[in-house]
Amino acid sequence: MALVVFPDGSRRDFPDGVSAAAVLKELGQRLQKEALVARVNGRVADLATVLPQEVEIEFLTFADEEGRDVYRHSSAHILAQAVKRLYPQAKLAIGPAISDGFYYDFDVPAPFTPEDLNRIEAEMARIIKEDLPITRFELSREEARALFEAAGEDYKVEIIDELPPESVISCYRQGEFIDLCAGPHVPSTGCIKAVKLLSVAGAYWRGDERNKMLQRIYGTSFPKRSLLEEHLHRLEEAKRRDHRRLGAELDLFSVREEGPGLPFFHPKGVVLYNELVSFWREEHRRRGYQEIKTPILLRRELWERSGHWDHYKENMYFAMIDEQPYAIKPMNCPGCILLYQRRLHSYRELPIRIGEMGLVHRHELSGVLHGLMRVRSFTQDDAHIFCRRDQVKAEILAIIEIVEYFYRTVFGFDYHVELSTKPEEAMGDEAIWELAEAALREALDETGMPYRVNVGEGAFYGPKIDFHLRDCLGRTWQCGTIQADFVMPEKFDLFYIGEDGQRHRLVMLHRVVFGSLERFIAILTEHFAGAFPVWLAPVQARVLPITERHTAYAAEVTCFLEEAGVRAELDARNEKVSYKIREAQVQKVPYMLVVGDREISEHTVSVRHRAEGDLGPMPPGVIRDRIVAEIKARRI
RNA sequence: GCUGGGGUAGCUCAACGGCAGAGCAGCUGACUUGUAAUCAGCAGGUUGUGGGUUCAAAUCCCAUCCCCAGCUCCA
Repeated sequence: MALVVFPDGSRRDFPDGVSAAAVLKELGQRLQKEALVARVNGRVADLATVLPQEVEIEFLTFADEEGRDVYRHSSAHILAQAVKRLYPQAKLAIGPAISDGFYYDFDVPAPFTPEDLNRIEAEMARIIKEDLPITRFELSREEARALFEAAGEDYKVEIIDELPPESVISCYRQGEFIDLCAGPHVPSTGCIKAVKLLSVAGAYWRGDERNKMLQRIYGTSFPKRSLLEEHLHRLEEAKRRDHRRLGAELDLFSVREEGPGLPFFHPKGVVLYNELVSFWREEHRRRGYQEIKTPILLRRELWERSGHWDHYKENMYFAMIDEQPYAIKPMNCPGCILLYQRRLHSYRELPIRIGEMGLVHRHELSGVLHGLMRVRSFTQDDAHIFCRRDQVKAEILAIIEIVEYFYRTVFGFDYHVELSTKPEEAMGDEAIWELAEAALREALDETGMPYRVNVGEGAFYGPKIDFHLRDCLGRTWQCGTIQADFVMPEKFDLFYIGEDGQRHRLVMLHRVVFGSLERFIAILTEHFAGAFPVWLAPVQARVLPITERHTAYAAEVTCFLEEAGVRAELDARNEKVSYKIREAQVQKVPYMLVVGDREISEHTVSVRHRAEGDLGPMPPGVIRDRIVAEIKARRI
């Protein structure tokens, strides 16, 4: 007998050799219909899996993340099968589930066209209609090799050859199609209800640009047509939040052909920018930071000394001035270091925290430029902390606290953390890197926050903690970062005078909180869909006189607000109020103040909030106080 | 940088070898307006740029720039 334990703790006996599917038959109708795979003793497995003697089992549906991944993964197999039917010469690479769907990479002689996608989608529908059972079988490494070699599937053979010796090699079969795959999968192709192929793009084999470029087809699938429609609708909605679109609509910024990746900030965008900077200054002054400004252009020698010339040249811009080679700064650290070196520093001064709103220029590949998210000139809210070794951890913790305060408390963002370790091209010896990594890791562990390790993604001079935020489509962008640097202090011979009167090597921390003002503004715009919190809103209140005879009073109200520090505007155009309101709404102005005969005689304003609607009449002082309080509290 | 798609009025788009158009925005005038678009008129273009094919090119071909999606890379 097999003892089966369910998630609710209930237990039942089944005959030996019972499958998960057979157990499922004894359960509720709804679950039978929706179950895709089972979690068997913690491992996700096919429903056909034969259960061991004593087992904890849980059935997973599309509602579970793992169930969803399996569903999408099976969809990817159907995609591959369809492609093989239509293009037998196509070679299969990999086809995983991703957050909102799946993709499959193919090596084909000619790239797929959008019309090809339609044909493939139609073939997928046929495969789904055929309702082919999806079955697993295991085989030896030699058998697997022989199978895929005979089929001409070079990539699969490569994958097999690189599987660790102890691994079980499995394949999944559906009709005439067999794919090397660890699984699990849904029981049959008919389980997939609604599929849509979304796009084709080139993708390097194994993500390495030295390898062949394959054709990647992206798609998504859902158990119901309506869920797919909803998802596609959400994608459309997300596009309305796109900061590039809102940037133009709200007149915040633009990028022109005259300078790809070199953004122009418009007056309204600058208001936002300045608000962020003054908030940043306030918070950093409070936390013991000084602020400096260093040149954008410095002699090339400096960059040779810092290692940028050797490790970062490809990303830098250069200039000749009076026959001397110069470089435009891609980072602020060398400039800051020069200032640290201008005099001796006592151990009593440490840690020294020096901030800089530094405008840097980096030659990013043309294909990666993206609105304000990825540009070639941007302002980092940089700071460098010069400290003793025993101060490193406390300093890192203090920076993490600033990030948490900014991101979560002030802006209400959700974020995730990554630890990036030594890259291939790095300066400094192994021991120094281990020390630096340990410092970051210890601090992170102390906070208890979860983090992912990003192997080989660190800066060339040190490992880093990265803070990532999401855009409107769920893509993540690195914003904040903390880098522990034991290398630059060596390169530039940075020291302090200790209690003993001797020179001691110090440690340098590089850090940004916003990351870059540009990227942060982009994230901010998408997160709030352009309806910025009042303290950031370029226009905080717009006064709307009903007719010309109310303009004088409206101007008075506008002045009254401006005197209290509110960014108020008067809309004196000869238009109907409804027209002015619509415009103010479209511009996401938080407060609209309507004034007409009634307001003049009662000395009030009729207030409309962009989200709450008509708030009724109130004395100007009341709404002024409300707005001022909201600004002061930086309410979100 | 690579793969694919795309660039037509300030914006969104139509015309897809045969006279370059519409809506919104803009300007002018009328209307004096009460919580998401008043009406009428006017103006707006070397169809990204350069070359080619053709009697004729926005449309076909080549090159180039820029944009979009993805890959790679990064704040």
